[in-house]
Amino acid sequence: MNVKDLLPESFYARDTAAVARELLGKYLLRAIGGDLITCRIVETEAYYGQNDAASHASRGPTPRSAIMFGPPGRAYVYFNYGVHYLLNIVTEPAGTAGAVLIRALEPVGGIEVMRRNRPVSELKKMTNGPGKLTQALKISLRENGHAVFGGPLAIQNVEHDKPEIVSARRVGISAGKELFYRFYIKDNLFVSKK
DNA sequence: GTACTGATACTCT
DNA sequence: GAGTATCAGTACT
Repeated sequence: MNVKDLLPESFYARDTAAVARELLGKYLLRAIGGDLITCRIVETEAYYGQNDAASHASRGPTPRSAIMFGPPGRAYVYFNYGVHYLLNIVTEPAGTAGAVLIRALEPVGGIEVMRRNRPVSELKKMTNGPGKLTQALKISLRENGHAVFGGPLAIQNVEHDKPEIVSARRVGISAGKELFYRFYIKDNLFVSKK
């Protein structure tokens, strides 16, 4: 992809919750064939390693979670509930586990392309959930391990966008519920859950 | 509008 | 063999 202002690898090599928070308002870019989809990131969750019971990395590296211990700025995609793919971005320096789950997006460009991938009655339902957005952006296991600073899946810096951020408990987990590791943009229509 | 349920296959124990 | 970082559909209020 030939786009300026992509966030560099060093952006992701930091504390996971800080990255999760700062990704809000940034643009997720997705190239499919000749088409480009642009979406604003409006909801994220932070997952750490050893001290985070809800994280796939909490019990050390496994074949699935090993990528969370690797270099930052990589996509970590996995299949969940036998039905959905979920998209994460690996954080922290190589050797330390961490990832940010992308939970919801606000469609900005390429909306007709998304409609082809995921026909919905209302635009609001297009990308307001982690399983929904991977369907709309055609993200699957093929994207697992891809860097997000120069491929067909990338994240663009947006300097002027400083949204008001709300933190909340994470969704859909059984352990680590007490931690406020979910972040979303206040009053945004596309956030999956208030 | 909210509440409940089934689908479905992969990962780790 | 159990559990799962979800969603869509149905049945209600």
